[in-house]
Amino acid sequence: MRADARRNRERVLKAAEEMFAEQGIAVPLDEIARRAGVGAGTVYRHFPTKEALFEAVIAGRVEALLADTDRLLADEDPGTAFFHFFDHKVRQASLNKALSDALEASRGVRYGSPRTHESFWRLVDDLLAGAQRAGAVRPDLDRDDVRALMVGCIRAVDQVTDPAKVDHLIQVMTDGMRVKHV
Amino acid sequence: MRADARRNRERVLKAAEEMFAEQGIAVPLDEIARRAGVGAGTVYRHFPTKEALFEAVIAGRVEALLADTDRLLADEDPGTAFFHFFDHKVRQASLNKALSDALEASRGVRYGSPRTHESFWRLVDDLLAGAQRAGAVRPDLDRDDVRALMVGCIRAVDQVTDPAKVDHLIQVMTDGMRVKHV
DNA sequence: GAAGATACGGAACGCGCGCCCCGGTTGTCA
DNA sequence: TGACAACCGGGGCGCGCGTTCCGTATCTTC
Repeated sequence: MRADARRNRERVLKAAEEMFAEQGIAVPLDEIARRAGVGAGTVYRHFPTKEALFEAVIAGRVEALLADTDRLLADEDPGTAFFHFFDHKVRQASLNKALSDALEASRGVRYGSPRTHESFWRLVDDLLAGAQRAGAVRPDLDRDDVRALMVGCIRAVDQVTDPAKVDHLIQVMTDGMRVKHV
Repeated sequence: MRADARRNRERVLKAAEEMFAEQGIAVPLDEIARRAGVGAGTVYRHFPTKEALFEAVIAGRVEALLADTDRLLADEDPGTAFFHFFDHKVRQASLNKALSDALEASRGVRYGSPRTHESFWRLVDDLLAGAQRAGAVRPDLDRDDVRALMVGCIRAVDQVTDPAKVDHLIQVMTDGMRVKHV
């Protein structure tokens, strides 16, 4: 692979990451190319289709989340770990339209690359099971419920701008997932 | 107004209601025209723009909801009334992509016609205030929070198909809005 | 430093959709 | 029933965007 080709590939990925984050998958490919300082043709030489580029970006972001999370979870009890993860994911997605678009579309389709998809959902399963065993999360929730609630929470948070409101909404939504001590 | 013009106007509205419900605002206008059995020009003679047609449809649906709700609320305590309304609205919107699109976009813009917009949000205010006075809904929620949570709940419900799951998700989300008796 | 392979840019194409226009048709009223 | 106004259909325009193509520039290798 020629040196300039590799350099351009990097530039395209970086520009795509930024623009997808700001505007979601709806951003025109020409703008990504322009931001990267290359022509549209160059983008297509490195990624066969716009969706492939999007998927590559998502895979990178999910890997970053997984790395963060591993670090985050070492020393927390299962309940806190689960809710930290949920909170973290919602905030990440609300700052990054690419991630919310991808998660919303992820019913039935891959979330990033096959590897990140697998890792991500296994992590959700593990966190959920732990939190449920610890009595922190209601036992009648499964992975799909958590996915749906994540999407819902992200979309709710999208509706407000005030950071205090964001905290508040996440609080309300996660409260519904806790077991009730009446 | 000529008789055939009025008839066509009705047909267009009916077709638009059906197609917007099924596919949201994204449905091409030509398809609405085809379903109505008229040409695209005819649609534009009755509604100056696609958005105006959409708004007219939404206004109709919101009026229907308001009528339903008035009947529903006469004999219920304020807490039940609020949660019935929330549940009803979420289910209505999840069956009708037009309504969820409109509600999601309603931050800062009209929800249907000026009149339905006003009536709808006044109803939300009244129900919310009543339920909070009765101690059924946490006092730190306002109209905007409720709007955001409605949108979130609708999007969460969109993610599943099983009706039992739908009930379950609405349950979880509304639980978070109740006051906690610990 | 020349030749060949590789990569580049951006013009061009196809497509879908909102919206406009005009030749023909249909309803209305005397 | 005739004449005029109102209305109709659908072809066409403009635009945005994903994708492709090809003449040109750049890198690599000997």
